[in-house]
Amino acid sequence: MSKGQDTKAAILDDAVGIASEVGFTGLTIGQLAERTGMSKSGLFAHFRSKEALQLETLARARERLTDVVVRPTLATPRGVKRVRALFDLWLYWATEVLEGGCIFVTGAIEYDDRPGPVRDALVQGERDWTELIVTVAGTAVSEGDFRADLDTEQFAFQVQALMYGFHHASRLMHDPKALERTRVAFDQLIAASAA
Amino acid sequence: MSKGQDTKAAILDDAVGIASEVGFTGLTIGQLAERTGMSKSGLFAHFRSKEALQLETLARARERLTDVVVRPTLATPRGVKRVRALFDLWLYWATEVLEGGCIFVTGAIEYDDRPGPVRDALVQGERDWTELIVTVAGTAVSEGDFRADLDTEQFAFQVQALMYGFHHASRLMHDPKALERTRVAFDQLIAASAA
DNA sequence: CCAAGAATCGCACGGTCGTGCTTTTCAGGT
DNA sequence: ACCTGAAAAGCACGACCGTGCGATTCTTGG
Repeated sequence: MSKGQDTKAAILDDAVGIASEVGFTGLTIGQLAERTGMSKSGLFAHFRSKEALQLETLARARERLTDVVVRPTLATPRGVKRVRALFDLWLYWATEVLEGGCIFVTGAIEYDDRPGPVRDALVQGERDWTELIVTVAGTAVSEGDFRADLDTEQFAFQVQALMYGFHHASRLMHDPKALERTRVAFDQLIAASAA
Repeated sequence: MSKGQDTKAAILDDAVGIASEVGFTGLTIGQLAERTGMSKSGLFAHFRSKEALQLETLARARERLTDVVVRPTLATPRGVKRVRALFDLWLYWATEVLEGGCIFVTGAIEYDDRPGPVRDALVQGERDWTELIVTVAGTAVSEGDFRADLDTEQFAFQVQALMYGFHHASRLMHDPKALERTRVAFDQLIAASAA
């Protein structure tokens, strides 16, 4: 990897961290430059606009999610085990990986009323994410762990709701019971879906 | 009401609308002045700082929530009916009242990593909100609609998760099934809590 | 080791931000 | 109808924003 691509990658890693805390709008070029120890213009030259920076930051975050959550999930045995793995790995991702919690939760709220390419990318990413949950739940159906007539999309919706609920209880409220409550609700959902 | 308090109230109503769309940070004095047809300095004189504006906007939003959701809820008969009323009224609040959806969802995410008075106020408001759900669920217990051993705080947690899930599916994803999915999950939660 | 090109910096721009100060306009009581 | 105090506007400030450009410093292939 050339020097340029190297520093660009480092910049993006920092950008993901910042954006998870203050959002993609709050991610400012000046602050990012300060954090990486570069000049504003030197940094800016890597991206041709702020929007491009936001888009690339988003893409980098997706890569990280894939590494930390998606691939490990798909390496577990099909069925309810994989469903649990997905959930547990996401909880790990949302608490331990980034300084500001799940960056997609932040981004989703930030851009729900702001049309444009960043929003579009966010939506596409969320679509993929939902699809992953649906697919993984599908393996639990076909393995006989879940009811054959389970509405996997409804299941995915409820799992996502729990993710948001956890983010809220843990990040804003600092509720020490957030994790426990989330797990109880998740187990209840699993039980209600079981064959 | 004097002229000053009158226009201040009007400003705050506009501010609540803007903040629900772009957040409390995105709520800028210049844009707010333009929207209300005032000069920046004329508007600013009503608040002595941006933070005060944010705080008062938050308080105004709470008042609106009380008018639209809390009071009507408490006017319904105790029990599961009231639980359903609370949920339905919130759905109405989150879809029909403000241009940008529930302002507290936006604010909660925005300030989960930003310490300060605004965050503190947000947290206090959310505490009250959770307590309301717990209390209302308590009436369903004491009326015999819900199991006597129901963990009402767990119930409240799951209801809030659904609210966040709905906000996400409806606002960002524009999922036409968002409402239906939310209702299905809510009914399931009610059923699991029934006596 | 040197030249070519990539990477980075210094500096400046127009714009908007939050915030003050001074002045002008307006509303309400007498 | 006037006086007074409140309300709003005008204007300016320093800071930071995203963005360009020209100069400088590094990396790297030959």
